[in-house]
Amino acid sequence: MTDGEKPAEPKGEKSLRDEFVDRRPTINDVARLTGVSKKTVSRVINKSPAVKENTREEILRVMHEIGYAPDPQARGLAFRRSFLIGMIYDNPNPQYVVNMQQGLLDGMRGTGFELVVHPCDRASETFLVDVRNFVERQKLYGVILTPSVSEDERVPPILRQIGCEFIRIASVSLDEPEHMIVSHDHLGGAAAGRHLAGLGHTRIGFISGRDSFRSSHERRRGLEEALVERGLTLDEDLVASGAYTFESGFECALDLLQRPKSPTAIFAANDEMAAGVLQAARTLDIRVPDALSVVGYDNFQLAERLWPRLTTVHTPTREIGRRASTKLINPVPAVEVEREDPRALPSLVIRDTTAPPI
Amino acid sequence: MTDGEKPAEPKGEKSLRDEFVDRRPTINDVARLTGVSKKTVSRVINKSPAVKENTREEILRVMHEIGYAPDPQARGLAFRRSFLIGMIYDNPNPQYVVNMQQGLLDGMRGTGFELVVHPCDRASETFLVDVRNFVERQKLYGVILTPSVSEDERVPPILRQIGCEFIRIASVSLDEPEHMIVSHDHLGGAAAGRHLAGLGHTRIGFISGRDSFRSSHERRRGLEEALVERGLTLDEDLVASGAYTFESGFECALDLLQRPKSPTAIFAANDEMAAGVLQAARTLDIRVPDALSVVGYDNFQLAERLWPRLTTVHTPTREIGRRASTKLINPVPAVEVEREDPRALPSLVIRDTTAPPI
DNA sequence: CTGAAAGCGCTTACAG
DNA sequence: CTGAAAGCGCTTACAG
Repeated sequence: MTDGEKPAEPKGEKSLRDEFVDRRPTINDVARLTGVSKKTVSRVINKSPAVKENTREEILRVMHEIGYAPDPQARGLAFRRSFLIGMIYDNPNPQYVVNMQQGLLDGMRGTGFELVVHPCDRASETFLVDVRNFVERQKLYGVILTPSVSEDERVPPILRQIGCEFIRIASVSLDEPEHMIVSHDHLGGAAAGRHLAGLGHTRIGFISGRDSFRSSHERRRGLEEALVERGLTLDEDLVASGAYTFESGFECALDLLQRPKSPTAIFAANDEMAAGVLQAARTLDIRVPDALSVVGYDNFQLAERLWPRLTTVHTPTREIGRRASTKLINPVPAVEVEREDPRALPSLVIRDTTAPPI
Repeated sequence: MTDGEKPAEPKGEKSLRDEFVDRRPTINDVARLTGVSKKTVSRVINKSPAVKENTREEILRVMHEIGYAPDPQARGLAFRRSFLIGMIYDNPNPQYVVNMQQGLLDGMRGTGFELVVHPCDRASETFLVDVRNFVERQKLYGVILTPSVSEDERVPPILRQIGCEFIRIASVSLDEPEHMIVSHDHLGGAAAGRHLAGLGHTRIGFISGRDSFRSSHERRRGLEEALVERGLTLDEDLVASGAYTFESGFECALDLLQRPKSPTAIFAANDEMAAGVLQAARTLDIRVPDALSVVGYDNFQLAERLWPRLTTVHTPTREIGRRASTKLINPVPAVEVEREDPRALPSLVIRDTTAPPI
């Protein structure tokens, strides 16, 4: 079982691979072929330092040669924990979901973990039972929660009780840092506000998302901060309650634009609603951006498909996802302070729906 | 262990549940509490008919009472096959991906299977190895392939060799019926063609998707069939090669609309490209639908957000997904002929981008 | 119709 | 630094 064997028994190596054409090699095969116990092979798999360097190398060589990969199912059974990561979500926007999935997968690539998707409905009576069953039955290694389920305070206690790792993605911190990835939406709201105020707008309208969504509050908070910087305040008469949908954006804009003192600019709390604002403006024959400036939030593909192309706030959803799964798999020691990387922060993208007021 | 026990030992039942607060019940618990061997419990789990009705009922009662659910991991290890279904895809459209996932999950609800998502890149050198490793390592129960990976003839032989079930979703049949869900895109293309020809258009342009996508060919084929019905033919001078992207739709339309004999209507092979056509028309100051009719394909949300709202062909992606996972889990006996349900067929949705030619 | 034994491919104490 | 035994929670032959 030394290096000398390679040139000595070329035929032996051939048949070695042949043995595994219709059967995958197991830990026992590796142990047998390398002359150690399976426990030692297990140590190598689990990167235990308590293995002599020579032995480890030889074992790795054999593993590579016969194309061995440990069976996640068997490992999971013994570990009492699978190598599956669940994404639990209720965000209805397809672009958000897909970007987030891609990001989570980015952070999981090469780790041996797989992503199991699990949409849910917070309003359902069986919601909590469903989540619990999902996590418990699959013995999930961990779970990623995205807005707005991530904001539901009933879920974390259950996960803690079951002993399931979790990361909550939200616009603002809601939990201990080791359980959070924060998107800082108020910064995006402030960027939108500064842009509009900077163009000279003073009557700036706001269309919110549903009240139960933290992101909507954060985006509004940012807007208000920016206005205050300019000595302005958000006029309650220029605020409308939307629901993050295209239709609600349309209705709210129709409403706002027909009020006695209508806004010269509207900040819609997401792109879907901003698209509705554009439709409403057309319906009322109000030209954008000449007579009305519009800013959205998300910077999904839709923003570039609209006409005029939408000025909006970019959220690095995929990057946030990547961080979330990375953090779930490799918990950051509490000592290490996470620095805010600008790549994970929202940023304004100026296109064609904003201009100075007439 | 009869019905009499319930009122007789309420305390016994209480402590029974208490036993499983920090530990999930296993097959052994069910066997012990019900006084049979675990093999018999296993028979009930696997719906074997060889269990006396009384015994089965009693076992089911106990299972329900203590909240027993078999461990998919342990079951998978013994079965040499997991309860995971993989979705392998490379369609870049988020809406398609999400709708398909929802459909697949619809068909899996209540079955105990979970969905593992696996985007891929057919152009990658390691593509086939990646797919094989994914399926083999996770011992996937089965795999769903969506366009355009579903059209790759290198994949099915690998899956067959590994012994992994699979369903290919495509616009046209490419395999034995038990492995296919067909979306019949030529029917959608024909509907688009009939609509435009019916409005009186004779110079109808077509923007294709990438040549390697079957759906683009099928949609074109349908268009041509419809034109022939009206005694028309598709003029090669009015055809442009797109790539299913917004940008390619824009470029192709710019090209087509500036040719000497430009079309009065354009059928773009998907909504993304149709959105590009609308932008191009605006750029050239061509009014839609007055001077140019436009039809897309997909009926994704985008179609309603555009202005004018896009006439397009609806594809029941979610329904197709539901059928695919249902078929994967419950293979249809070869004898049963599948009838084409209209709910799974494409259908025209007329909105505001089509009108008679001037 | 039912069960005792062995096994799926790993890991966890426990030794040495 | 290394290993023999027992176990994770199920199922598959094989009996009866």
